[in-house]
Amino acid sequence: HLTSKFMSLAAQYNPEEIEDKWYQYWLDRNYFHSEPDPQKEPYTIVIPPPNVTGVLHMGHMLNNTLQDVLIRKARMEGKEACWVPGTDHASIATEAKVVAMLKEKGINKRDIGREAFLKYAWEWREKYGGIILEQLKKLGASCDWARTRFTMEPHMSESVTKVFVDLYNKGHIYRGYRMINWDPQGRTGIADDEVNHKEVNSKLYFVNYAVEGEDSFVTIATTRPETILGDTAVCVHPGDERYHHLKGKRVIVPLVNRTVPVIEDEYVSMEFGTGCLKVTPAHDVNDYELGKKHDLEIIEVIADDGTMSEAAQFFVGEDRFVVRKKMAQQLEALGQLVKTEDYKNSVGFSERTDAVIEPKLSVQWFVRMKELVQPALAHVMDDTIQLHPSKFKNMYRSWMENVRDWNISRQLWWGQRIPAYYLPDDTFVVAETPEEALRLAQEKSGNSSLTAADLRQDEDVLDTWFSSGLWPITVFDGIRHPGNPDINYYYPTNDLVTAPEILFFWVARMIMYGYEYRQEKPFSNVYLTGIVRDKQGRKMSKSLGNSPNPLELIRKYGADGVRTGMLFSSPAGNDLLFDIKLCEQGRNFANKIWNALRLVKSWQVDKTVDGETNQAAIGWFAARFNQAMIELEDHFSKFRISDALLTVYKLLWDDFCSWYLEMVKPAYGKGIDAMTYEATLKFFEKAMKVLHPFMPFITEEIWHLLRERQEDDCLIVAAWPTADTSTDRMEADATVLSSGVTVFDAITQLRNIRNSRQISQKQALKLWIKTGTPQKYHQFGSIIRKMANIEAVDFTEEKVEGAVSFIVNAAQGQPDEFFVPLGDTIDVEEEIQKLEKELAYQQGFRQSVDKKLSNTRFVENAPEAVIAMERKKKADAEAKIAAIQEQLAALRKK
RNA sequence: GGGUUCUUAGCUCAGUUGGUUUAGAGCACCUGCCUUACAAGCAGGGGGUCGUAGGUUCGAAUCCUACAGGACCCACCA
Repeated sequence: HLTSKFMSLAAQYNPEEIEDKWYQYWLDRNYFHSEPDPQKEPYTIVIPPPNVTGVLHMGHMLNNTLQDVLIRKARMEGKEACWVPGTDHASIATEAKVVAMLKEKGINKRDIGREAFLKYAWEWREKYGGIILEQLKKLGASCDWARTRFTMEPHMSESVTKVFVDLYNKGHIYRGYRMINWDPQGRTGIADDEVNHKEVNSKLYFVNYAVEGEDSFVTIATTRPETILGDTAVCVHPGDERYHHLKGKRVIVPLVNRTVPVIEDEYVSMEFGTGCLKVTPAHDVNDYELGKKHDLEIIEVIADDGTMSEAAQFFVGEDRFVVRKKMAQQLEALGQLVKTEDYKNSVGFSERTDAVIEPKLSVQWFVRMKELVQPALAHVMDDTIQLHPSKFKNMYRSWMENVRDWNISRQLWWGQRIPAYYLPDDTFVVAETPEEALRLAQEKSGNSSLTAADLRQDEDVLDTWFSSGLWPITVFDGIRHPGNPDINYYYPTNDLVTAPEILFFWVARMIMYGYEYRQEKPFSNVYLTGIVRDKQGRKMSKSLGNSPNPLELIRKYGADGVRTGMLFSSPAGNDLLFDIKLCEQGRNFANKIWNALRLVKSWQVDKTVDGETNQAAIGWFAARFNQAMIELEDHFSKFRISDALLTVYKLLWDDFCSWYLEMVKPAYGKGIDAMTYEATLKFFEKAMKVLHPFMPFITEEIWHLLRERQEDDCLIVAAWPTADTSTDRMEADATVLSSGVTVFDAITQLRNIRNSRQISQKQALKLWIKTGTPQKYHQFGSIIRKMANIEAVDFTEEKVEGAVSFIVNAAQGQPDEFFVPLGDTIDVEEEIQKLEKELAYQQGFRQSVDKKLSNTRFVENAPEAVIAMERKKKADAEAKIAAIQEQLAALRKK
């Protein structure tokens, strides 16, 4: 009979075909697409564009679920919701992948040249570049796919070039000779954040340098003897008395026999090594600074590929690490190596090639940041742009206040090529197009016969962040066409969801560009997610193999299950310790709702049934729902998405399923009255609305199963329920809910009596209530009967002898006493023990309140309301104590 | 080394300007249930002296100081 009753709905929810069906339906009906509509308020999110080489990992899952929740809610609120998707060309990451791919084919990047390499790179991008976006669809991401962008598509590149030229013309971009992190294997400069520092076992070499014109030595300590060949000074601390005699003297660099000055600088630590430092300005950041300060000569002894250069004079063309050993041998042979010590130090490695980074002087392009960054600092500090959680404000500020010039050139091929063109005389012009460059070059040189062939474009490409920082503007083509309808309508965007580790690289730069090119913030809120870790707290990584395959998870638990699983425990800024059990919980939740649907759909409306007794339940749930809405909106307004989900979860599971449905559920074989049925459908629909942003698929499915609907009546675009926050409503809700609490407390205690005495669920009990206000049970009496399986509720003015009794907390007035006659089944000793425990608690509580109230300073200083509250607490406790004592006395008589 | 931040139940976290809290939630746990929506379930229950030590206050998880431990950011390690 079950099958007929519960139609064709399976007892267990199966997400697989349902999810694909609805995603396609939404796509077909174009619900994700947005066009500017002046009648509607825009709500915009731009996706943090994943690397074009990327495949979906757990971090993306969390990040994009959050964005989808926000965008779906906005869409239902009637806003013109636009979520712009896309991918980032990610120059160094992609280039590394393509290089690796070619290497497998036995092809070397340098052998085939720039053009051929880029052809491979584009092919690679065509083939794999869309994968990650396809994967997002499985998650339910409601992106406006028609607006999908790629940071290197023509108009985006054009915009980037335009910005470069503009910043250059405004004097914000310059070429500079700077020390950078050089990757000798990839033969490129890399950013500080692409350098991994690792502790390594190395050696500290103590080397004697002869003092010029004297028969004495000074000993220095170094971990890199190969750089001795490039030394141009020796430095001591000005306060170091051991070396005062060296003041103004010169020393002789071993092997090369160059005489170099002894300089003094407080930078040198007297404690380290011998307190005497050799200075190689060309191959160490600090030495370079010293060199600048003391006007030292710079000798580059290590070439781009990590071998010794001509300037080194010795070991030319040999690798720096080979030379390190050979130098030590040579010095030893010369008798200038005093000793070596084992030593641990941290060495920088290239994130991509794992080669040891060589600090190297190089001509690079830089953006002057100090001035550009000012509005970006100010408007985060004054909350024009809010960071969630706000603790990141401090981090942001310290970075922005100490911002250094930004090296934007990379010695790579895959990326936005720098639009600088060199003339034959090595001067250069900066221009948006080669034609413009030629014109400028002719003008500059005064040589009108100059041709395009005479110009040589800069070989370098721009740092990826230079272009991705423009993302919120360029996706709407706001650089080339600053007045176009899209940018005017959608910009500034609303919320940005991203990871804290790119707060500076990306977020700060978007803000900077936003004020520079739109005179306006790029977004109002930045929600910073945490890192997804495994349950032991380890970062998920390929090498550890501790990262689940997201698509596999979706297949197994449903996108809805995985989405909620991820959101259950991930407050903003906190790492998510991912456990598969979270997905199970999400899946179970979906199943719970599914079964609520099966229950409601099984009901038959019977016009002869009177729904009067359900009025209380309906009124109670309506009040409960409204309060949950208020809570929900509060959570959303503060970006507490996990809490928002939990509010909906509890509303549905506890309030709707465990209480409401059980209260109105007709007895087996009975019909339900039309009023209750309709009210229940309405509640269910409303609940599906607030759940939809979190679980889009199952809610849409249920939406269509609850009632017959028009084709365009989809939940994804249904109106978001509003919370009624009027004073009248709040007061009314409070009254309804507090009487509800009383009744639920009574039911729980009755169930407890049953449970603790092993009385079967099926055995109906009798109940007597001693109360001064029996009318308050008129509404809820039948509910108590139903929920606790009570056969009859009667009122009494006297105690009922031989019954188990308990006190029900009264919302107002005296507490009521409930009696359940159980005959022989009462264990008097046990009852006494229970009551004594309760008594002790109440007495302790009263005592703590008493202590406050008898403290004259409390009574004098505390606000009226607080004192009144304490007095009420005391009165309530005393009433309960009295009642318990009476019960105890009665029991002890036995 | 400099800075920021955190430490509340077994786990993950709430706890808004100090006072409706001898502290709440979800999960986990324990007990009993195949009760006619759901065992991916139902009902009930136990569990924390709020990192430690002081201080301010009538009153501290909440404010201050020190200490211990963790996290993150920045810089550096000749």
